[in-house]
Order: sequence, then structure tokens, then C-alpha cells
Amino acid sequence: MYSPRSLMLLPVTFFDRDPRKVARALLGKVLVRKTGKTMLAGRIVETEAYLDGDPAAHSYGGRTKRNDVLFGPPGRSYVYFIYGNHFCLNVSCLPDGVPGGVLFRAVEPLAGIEEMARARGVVLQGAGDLRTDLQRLTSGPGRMAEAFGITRERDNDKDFTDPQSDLFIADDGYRVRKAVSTVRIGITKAAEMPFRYVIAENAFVSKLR
DNA sequence: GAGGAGATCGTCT
DNA sequence: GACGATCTCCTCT
Repeated sequence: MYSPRSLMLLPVTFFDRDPRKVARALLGKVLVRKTGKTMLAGRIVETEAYLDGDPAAHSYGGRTKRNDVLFGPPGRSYVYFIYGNHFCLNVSCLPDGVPGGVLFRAVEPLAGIEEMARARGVVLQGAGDLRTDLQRLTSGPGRMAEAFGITRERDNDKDFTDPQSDLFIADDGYRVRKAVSTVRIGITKAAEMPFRYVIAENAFVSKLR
């Protein structure tokens, strides 16, 4: 069972900088969702950066009702619906007025695993397939959003740096040994830019390349 | 185990 | 009216 000695909330300044730096720095941090009596927690193992002036970013076409959070203050949650099926979770970066964000692509489940499995409609198998099941639980933007019960209606524009928030990001002291950057996934514009960050040799990244 | 197509709907043109 | 920062299932090898 996951029992961290201490969870240090990340400050707003952590997010008030280049999304590439934020994306890299977020690796190894812990995404936490507090529900009624249980706590869902996952170690961030895969992120993608979306920059100001980035053709692949949702903010590229200008500020709209949908992408408004990306243009707002740093450290807020940006949730969008995609392909008629999935929600994806981001955090806004850069100062108020400047668009930028980081997409959470995968986490390693730490706490509330049964809750996550329920949210995903998955039945965890016995010892034999447990490892495989865990990997499928949160490895991918749509999967982890579903596991954490993220919806746009409920979770868009929440403050990740507010201790009162039921959705926040913390540092539990874990240190990443090796991080790698690769090209981003699932996009067509500016697809060649190496703004995807993963923890090297971690089994919970969404796709090995 | 790799590859392809369908699902399904909010958002912007 | 087109398309998308994805996932799952099905088929073929």
C-alpha cells in the first residue's frame, strides 16, 4: 500500500514557466484525487508539452470558450473531450494571458487502485495477469482520465496548487533516475517536435518507441 | 503482435 | 459539416 511520508504541494511558480520544463519536472510527481473517503494517486510517468505558438496546441487558433484555461493563470486543470469518447487532462503553464500547457499521458497507479479499476470497468485478475491489468489501467490519456473519474464538466479549471482542491499535484520525494524525450503522439501538426517526456524503462508509459 | 477501422460528439469553420 | 493531443476490438499472420 502506498503511504508517503509527506506530500508537498507544488507551488504556482512551478507551472509559471516553459511547458517543456514543466513537462520534464512533472515526471515522478504524484497526481492526487480526493474523493469522499478514498484517495486516488498515481505517479506521473509520461507527459507532453504544448507551447505558445505551437501549431499542435489547442490554443493555436486563438482563445475560445473551450481552451480558455490554457490562456489563464498557471497551475489550472484543462480538460477536453476528444474523439467522441475520451477526456484528457492537462495543466496550464506560463503567466496569465500566455497560452501553454502540459498533457498528462500516463501515470503509475499508487493508491485507490480498486477504485480506478471500477471507474474503468475493469476486473482485476489474479496474480498472473495483475501486472498487465495495472498497465492498462492508466497508460494513456483517455485511460488515466477515466480511471481518475475526470470529466470536463466537473474538473475543468480546477487549481492544482490549492490544498482545498480535490485534484492536486504533489512531490513525495521520489527522484527520477532517467528521463527521455521523444516525439509527441496522436497529432499531425508539428508532430516531429520532441516534446513528449517519459521516465525511461517505466512499464506504465502508454507506448514504447 | 501488428495493423486497421469504428465508435461517437463537442467545438469551430 | 469536418475532424480530432484516443481506445478497443477484430482480423490476419
